[in-house]
Amino acid sequence: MRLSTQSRYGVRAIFDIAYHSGGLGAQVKDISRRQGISQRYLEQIFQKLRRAGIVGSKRGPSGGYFLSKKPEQITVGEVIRITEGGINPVLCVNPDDSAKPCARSGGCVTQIVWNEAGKRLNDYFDSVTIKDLCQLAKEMGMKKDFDKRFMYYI
Amino acid sequence: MRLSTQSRYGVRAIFDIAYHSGGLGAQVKDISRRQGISQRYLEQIFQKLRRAGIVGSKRGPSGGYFLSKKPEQITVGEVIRITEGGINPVLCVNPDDSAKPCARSGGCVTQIVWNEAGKRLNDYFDSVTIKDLCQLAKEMGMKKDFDKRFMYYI
DNA sequence: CCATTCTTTATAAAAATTGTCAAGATAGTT
DNA sequence: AACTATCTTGACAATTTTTATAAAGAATGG
Repeated sequence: MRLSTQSRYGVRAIFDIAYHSGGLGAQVKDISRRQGISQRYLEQIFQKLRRAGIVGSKRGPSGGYFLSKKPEQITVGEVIRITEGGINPVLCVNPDDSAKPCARSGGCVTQIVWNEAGKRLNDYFDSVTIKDLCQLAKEMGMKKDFDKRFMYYI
Repeated sequence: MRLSTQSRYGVRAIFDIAYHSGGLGAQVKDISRRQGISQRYLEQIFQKLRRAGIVGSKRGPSGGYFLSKKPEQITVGEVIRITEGGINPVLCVNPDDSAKPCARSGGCVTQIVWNEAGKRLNDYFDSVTIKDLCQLAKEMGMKKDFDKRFMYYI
């Protein structure tokens, strides 16, 4: 039972924007540096997030990605579903994926268990918002690393 | 977030013995046929289950695998942990796996979320026993397919 | 016009999963 | 003792998924 790297990175990226840039937007370059994630790989993940409408983007100098909703309106579950394509523990319980219907559907007791597990997982992930993560980070004393664009050099 | 095939097959195999053979033991050949799982692959999974002590084995004609505990004493969580090697959603929260320590451990807010999710999943899987599955199967009207060894040919 | 940044698509490397093969050990049967 | 059915073990191969990397393109701001 494992969460994909894209999901973990996706949640961290969204959190990073919310925490370090205060919703103003951040560049892939900086997020990459702060989170230690390959820039190219991060770009792929952001495309998914952008198409899903969870972030917006702006090209050119001083461009970047920004949250299109407030941190308290974005849940961890939402980000995971976008980057991972569902939180179901097994494919046969995913109603969307009719391409691979389980042969023993209807006579499969374990399916009921996987289904319930997926439901519980979804419920939990949906109960955690990005704002919650920011609050946690603050309590842990994580330093905010504001973007250099907002700094004045004396 | 997906459960590995070995875990799913493992749970189904244990359930199969409990349901169809009533704890008397069953052969890989029959379990393979009933569950539609490759015989060779199933053998691999049974080795894990045997080493973990959840099933016993007997070689030779009329040999096979049998549960070494009662169905109500075996939980789905137990089987999954054996076949999957832990239910933690991400590696960095697994205390055993110190080989890949997360660089930002201690300063990682998402880790807290993954940890809690894993805990909840474990709790749920531990709350479901093999006997529960058998009861479910009975309620669903699943036919029992007793081993031919116990049949009389007239 | 130019540098910077996102966009898109293709592709490659790595890892994990899934499955197969084959030789051997053990137990029961004849 | 010979024979057969079954588990045992380790090696290995195929497939899929994950995790990236590369490169050409488009938009933006200065």
